[in-house]
Amino acid sequence: MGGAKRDQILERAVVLASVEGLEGLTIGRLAADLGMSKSGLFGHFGSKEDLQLAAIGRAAEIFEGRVIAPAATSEAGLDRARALTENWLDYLMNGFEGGCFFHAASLEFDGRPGKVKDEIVRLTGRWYVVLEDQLRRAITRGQLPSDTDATLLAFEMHALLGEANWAFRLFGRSEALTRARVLLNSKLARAQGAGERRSA
Amino acid sequence: MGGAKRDQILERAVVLASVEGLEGLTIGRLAADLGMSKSGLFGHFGSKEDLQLAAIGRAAEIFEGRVIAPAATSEAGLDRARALTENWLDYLMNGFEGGCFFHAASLEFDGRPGKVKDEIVRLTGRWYVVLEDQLRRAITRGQLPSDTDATLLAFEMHALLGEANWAFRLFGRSEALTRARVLLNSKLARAQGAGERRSA
DNA sequence: CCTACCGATCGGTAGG
DNA sequence: CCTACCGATCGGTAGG
Repeated sequence: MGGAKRDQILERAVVLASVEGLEGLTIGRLAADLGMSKSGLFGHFGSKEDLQLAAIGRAAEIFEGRVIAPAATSEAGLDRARALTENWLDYLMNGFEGGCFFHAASLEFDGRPGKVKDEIVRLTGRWYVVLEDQLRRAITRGQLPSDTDATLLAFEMHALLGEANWAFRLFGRSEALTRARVLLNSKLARAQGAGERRSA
Repeated sequence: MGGAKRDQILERAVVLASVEGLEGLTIGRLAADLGMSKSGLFGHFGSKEDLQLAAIGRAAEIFEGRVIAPAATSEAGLDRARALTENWLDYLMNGFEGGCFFHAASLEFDGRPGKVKDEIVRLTGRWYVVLEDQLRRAITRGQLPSDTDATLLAFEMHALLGEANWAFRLFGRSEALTRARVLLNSKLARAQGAGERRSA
């Protein structure tokens, strides 16, 4: 339930949070940034926690629009799994100023129980399942060997994406993205190759 | 340099920072926690930034003592690389309350230029090199195939450790540690197996 | 949406 | 190492 002004606030909030952290995002700073009063901004949300939850919701929409939705044009299974990781690496380069919103937020809030952490856990878990699902479909369709452990493969692939974000943000060199891309491709190609040899 | 009181403060600071973040670590909270006055505590450091830097230094000592030093008893090369990752996973389970200090701190400070970030970059980079060095030695000694890309392998292994920390902290299930262990072992065993076949 | 304000806490200082 | 304090900023409220 919205209003254009609220959306405008959230747009800025997501960027700020990705740079300064979700807790470091302050109402005063955000209001000043948007040229409005603290209480004027505050009226759109009931509390700081609500603002944080709304920012998370907006970040999830962006992630959905940049990573998940575009992959729907690729065929379900191996192709879509590839598209998901490619989209994710693109979104890393051209997404938020502060790198992956959810990666930073999850490490920030893992020690702070509450609604904010719960929401981060829920949304992050969902993304994990989306990726894993496509790997399972790839197995069902014979694009990956039938004895592939989809959970382990998703763990590995997610690990490479996380490492790319971490290294790119910390060391500022885009080599990390290239390395992740190379490893993801060789991993899927090797798994696929094994599948094809077996079914031949 | 030092004093027992200062060490005692830092011991607590490192734990608090691993849970609440290095910026969320406040002088007042830390002082209250230790039953002393803010200014009394502050006297041991010139500024909050100095406190943060000192906490990072202490965290590095702990990391050194728990992960790197014990691996020195393993033979240089593949065995020591294995020991390093095993020690790291142990330290994750039984280390700080808040998971890996450096993983959290690096994602917290990647968007905040300054001395604190520089120090995190320097120490994290050093750990990376320690791991990569042992992989290179393993190649030199013929324990890994001569065409192994040590940089890529270190990237992959570090990715798995990071993912284990992330998933364990966020979802609270220790399966993540098991998964990382399984993948690390199979990765090194496969690389080693290829090396042995080739040299046979 | 604003001004004006609340109590609490921040990093930091004066003075002892 | 303490008490006592500084100005700034925090999340949030009153009242319009």
